[in-house]
Amino acid sequence: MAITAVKVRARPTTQARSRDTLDRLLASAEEVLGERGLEGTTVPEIARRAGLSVGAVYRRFPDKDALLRAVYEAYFARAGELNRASLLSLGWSGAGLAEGVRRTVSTMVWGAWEHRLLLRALLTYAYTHPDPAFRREAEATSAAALAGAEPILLRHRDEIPHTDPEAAVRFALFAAVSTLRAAVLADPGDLPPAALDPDALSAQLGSLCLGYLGVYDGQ
Amino acid sequence: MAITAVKVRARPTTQARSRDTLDRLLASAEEVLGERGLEGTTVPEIARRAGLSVGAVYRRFPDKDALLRAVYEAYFARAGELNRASLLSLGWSGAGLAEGVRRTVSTMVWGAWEHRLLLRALLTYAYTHPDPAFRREAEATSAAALAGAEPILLRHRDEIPHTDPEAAVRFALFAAVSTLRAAVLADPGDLPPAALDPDALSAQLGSLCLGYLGVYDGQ
DNA sequence: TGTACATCAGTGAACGCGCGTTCACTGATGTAC
DNA sequence: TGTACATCAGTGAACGCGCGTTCACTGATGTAC
Repeated sequence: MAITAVKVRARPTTQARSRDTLDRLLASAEEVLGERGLEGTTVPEIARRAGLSVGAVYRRFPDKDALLRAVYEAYFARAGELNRASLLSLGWSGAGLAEGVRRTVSTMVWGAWEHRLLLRALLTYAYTHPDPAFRREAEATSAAALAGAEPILLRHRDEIPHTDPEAAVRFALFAAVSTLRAAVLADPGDLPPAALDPDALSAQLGSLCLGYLGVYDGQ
Repeated sequence: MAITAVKVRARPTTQARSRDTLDRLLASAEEVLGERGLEGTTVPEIARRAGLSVGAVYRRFPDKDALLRAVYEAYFARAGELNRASLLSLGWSGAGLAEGVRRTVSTMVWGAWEHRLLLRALLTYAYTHPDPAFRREAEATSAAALAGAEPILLRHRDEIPHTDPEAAVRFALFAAVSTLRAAVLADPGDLPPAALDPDALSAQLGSLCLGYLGVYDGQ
């Protein structure tokens, strides 16, 4: 899962214990990001939680940024895996477009909700990253986590009245993800009630996509 | 416009030239935010562009955060003003729901597009702010910029098949704003083509809202 | 199996950079008589 | 209208804090014969 993504930037491991250390560092960074947000995530704190010294971090990663990238990539790799699994089971059943959309959306929403605070920190990390190349890369990474949905939904292109089903499905998913992200990023103060709990949000996002695709289901 | 919002936190001005200074500081901070993003916005740089020394900034504002808040509030006050003006002109015409939604969305999109980079910096500022109270406040401020739209759209509640028109209009606007924000926050690399230029985006967001509300217009 | 050596893993105090903030000071504006 | 004084506006060098990063070192693991 995360391994390939991490390999790219983390130093190669030769001993078994360094593999442990790497895992502990990633887990610790996730924890800190989720609890203290991006601003509160410092190298000393990550090291402390992993039960390591600061220097050990720099033996595994060239710098703090590389560590956070590894966390980012690992997270979205896992999220993509879950989405794919959920869609696979759907792919072979005889479900129609509406069912497919609702299931896709629901998987996304529940996944996001479960790691709400971590996701929030990762999104702000990507959005505020000084390197535009990484921002684009990060966008691609998170988009890839959803990529599986398009072709599966497009099997039902004949149910989509919209004149350009491919573009329509892409945009519908984009809108759903964007709305979900906004709900994750915002504090719950001023959200519409439908965005406050995952069940309601799933239902509304499902209707949003379907309505846009031209399938109004009178909800 | 900005004046009331700024008064809250900026020191009261007694001389005319300090009023100038205040304006120059706000304008300069906007510029820097738009050009260098949140991370690149430092007090020395803001002062330099305003043709002032660092100390002068601290005569007007208790700290950097207060200055950025003032910029944030001023921006959304202006945006709200524009939206209201655009809707007012609409309010008295005989336009229907579809026209109202499309006009509302289009105003939002064009406003956001014009100040794309500044808006991006302000959103990341709000999202990453350490104080949760301010994050909620900021959300309310930006929501207020749209608040005018709801009652005007609800004049056409009889055209909305959705069972709860109030909630539906709120959620539709939330989804549209969220999608717009995502388009503003992301680098243009991996956006759907419909999110790349304001005209196309307006059209799609209009359809998105209308479809959700139960008015599919076969686009 | 044991020993010697090389390499890897991890420590933690110290460094340095950048940036927000301060403060003693000069100059400008307003006010009272 | 002019003068003396008080307050406000602005300067810019210096400070300090926090955090990312380094580095000389100790200890652990693997390898060759």
